[in-house]
Amino acid sequence: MPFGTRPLTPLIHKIERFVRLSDVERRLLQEISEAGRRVSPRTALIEEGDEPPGAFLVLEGLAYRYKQRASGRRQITALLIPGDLGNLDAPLQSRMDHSVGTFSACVVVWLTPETIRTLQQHPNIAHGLRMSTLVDEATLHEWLLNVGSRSSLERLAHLFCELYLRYQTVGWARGQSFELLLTQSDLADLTGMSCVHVNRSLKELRRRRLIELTSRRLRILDWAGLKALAEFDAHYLHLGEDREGLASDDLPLPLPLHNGSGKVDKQLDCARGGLMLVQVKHS
Amino acid sequence: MPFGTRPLTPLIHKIERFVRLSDVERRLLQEISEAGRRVSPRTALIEEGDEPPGAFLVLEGLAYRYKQRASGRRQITALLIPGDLGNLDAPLQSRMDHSVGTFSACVVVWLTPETIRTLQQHPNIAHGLRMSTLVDEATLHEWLLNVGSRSSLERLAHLFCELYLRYQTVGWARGQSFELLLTQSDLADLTGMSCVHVNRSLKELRRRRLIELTSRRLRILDWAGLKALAEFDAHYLHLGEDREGLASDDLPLPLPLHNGSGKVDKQLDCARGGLMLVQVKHS
DNA sequence: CGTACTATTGATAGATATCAACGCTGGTGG
DNA sequence: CCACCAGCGTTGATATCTATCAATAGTACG
Repeated sequence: MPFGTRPLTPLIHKIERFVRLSDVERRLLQEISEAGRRVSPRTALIEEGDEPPGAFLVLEGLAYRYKQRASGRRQITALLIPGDLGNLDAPLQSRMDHSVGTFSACVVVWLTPETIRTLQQHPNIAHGLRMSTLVDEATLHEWLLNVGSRSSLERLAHLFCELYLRYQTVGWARGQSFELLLTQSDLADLTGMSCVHVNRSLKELRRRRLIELTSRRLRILDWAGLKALAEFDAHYLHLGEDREGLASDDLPLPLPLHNGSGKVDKQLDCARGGLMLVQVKHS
Repeated sequence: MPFGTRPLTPLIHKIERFVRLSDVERRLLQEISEAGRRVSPRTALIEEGDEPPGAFLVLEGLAYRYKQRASGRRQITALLIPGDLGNLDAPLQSRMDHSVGTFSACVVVWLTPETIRTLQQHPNIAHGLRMSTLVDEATLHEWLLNVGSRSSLERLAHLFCELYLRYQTVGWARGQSFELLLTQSDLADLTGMSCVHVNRSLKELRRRRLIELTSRRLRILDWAGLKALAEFDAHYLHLGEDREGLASDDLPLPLPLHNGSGKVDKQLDCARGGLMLVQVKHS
């Protein structure tokens, strides 16, 4: 496939947050990630009511799950960043009860039921996938809390905290910033507010010097402040034991992934310095 | 255990919505349901941060999952009615990221990891449990949509539609009504509104002759109207093929559960006829 | 018969949506 | 290459919704 010197698939990074993989398993995941297909931005991948076309894996870009109301108003129920999976239990369902679409250009792998079965036969992968599902569910709980009980400012702050950490984990953060592939209208559909109000809330977040947001790049100016405003507790993301030790109000620095070797891998420099991912060796 | 002539455990009813169980499997589930323990109303079952004490099954009463904020404000993220399970993947998690408590007096069974493993070894049960998890997740999506994008009136209407159908499915509805074991303040925490506003919204629902709510009993006066107001589509509850055929704006009648024998069981008459369930203790 | 929780109501303040207008930008076709 | 167009961001004015505060009445229960 056409993506130059191939970076380690984000799926491996993700799963190795939870479990140690064997070489065979790692190779399997890597192979699966070869079949990525480009998808245009703002495209529907799956529509509500469809028969589930199988599971999928996002390798690049930003996708999302959403539900649409008769009025046209939509609620976004999940953001899918590189390494995230969708519809793992597609074979169990006869109809999709929500839609999936892309925000940006994406690279997506479709997984057949057989592929999924194969994956499930590897105990560590199976375990990792279940953990990943758990995190998705925990995130849903957190979002419900967010939308149901936080003010508009808090909601945005919380979303940004979550997104920043998630991007950082897969190496798509650059220093204290990341590319926000969402319009204000998208943010509105994520947080259950109107887009005019999103605009004003962003203005307020900027005024308080918590964030900077210009030309699609969100820079976190005051991590402690943003976190405090959002009452953000990263535990639900299960970012790994390493990370737990972080003092709760420091700006989180990219930390070694759990690669078992004890040495910091290149991933880090990448997240910190802004270089692209390079193949990383685990032993 | 102390519950007289024993009705079929709601878990069997629930799982047989999805799959046909063998006699052995049915007996296993029935046995598991013998170990019910009474829990007082308004009691914490599990607190956020705890080590997960294993999975549990609600046999009677109403329990709920929730998250609490520093301010004391809480968001309820799920309601657990008879037949509902919680924490099936407890063994995978080291800390609870939310709390669980009871609204009413409940009868709850705690399931050890070994019990869960045993259950998983029966293919139909395993399948049924996965389906049940899927429904829980779909419900979470629906709630996020509810809280994020519906008006206060619509939110309550939607909640009532869901609850009514769920209660009906497990035989706890009585004609067009069911016992609402929630205070207005609980409803507020469910829907993300203030309790004063819940009060006023209920008033409005009554004024429109959609519902009647007196002394804990919620009667649906105009199912079609309530459903329309809430844009309620029951599909996400996966109530079973039988039910799908229902004309979408009729008042749903209790239908035979798929128990394989072809004959309607007692549980049903109960729901249909308006007699109260026998040997049930409320406090 | 208190006591505590729950439900109800009114008055008010605050938050957020809606409507409308305008400038900017990037892309597209002539 | 330029003119145009569509989508996005921004702002102001206004209406609506919802929370908050406070007081009262009803209800359950010991």
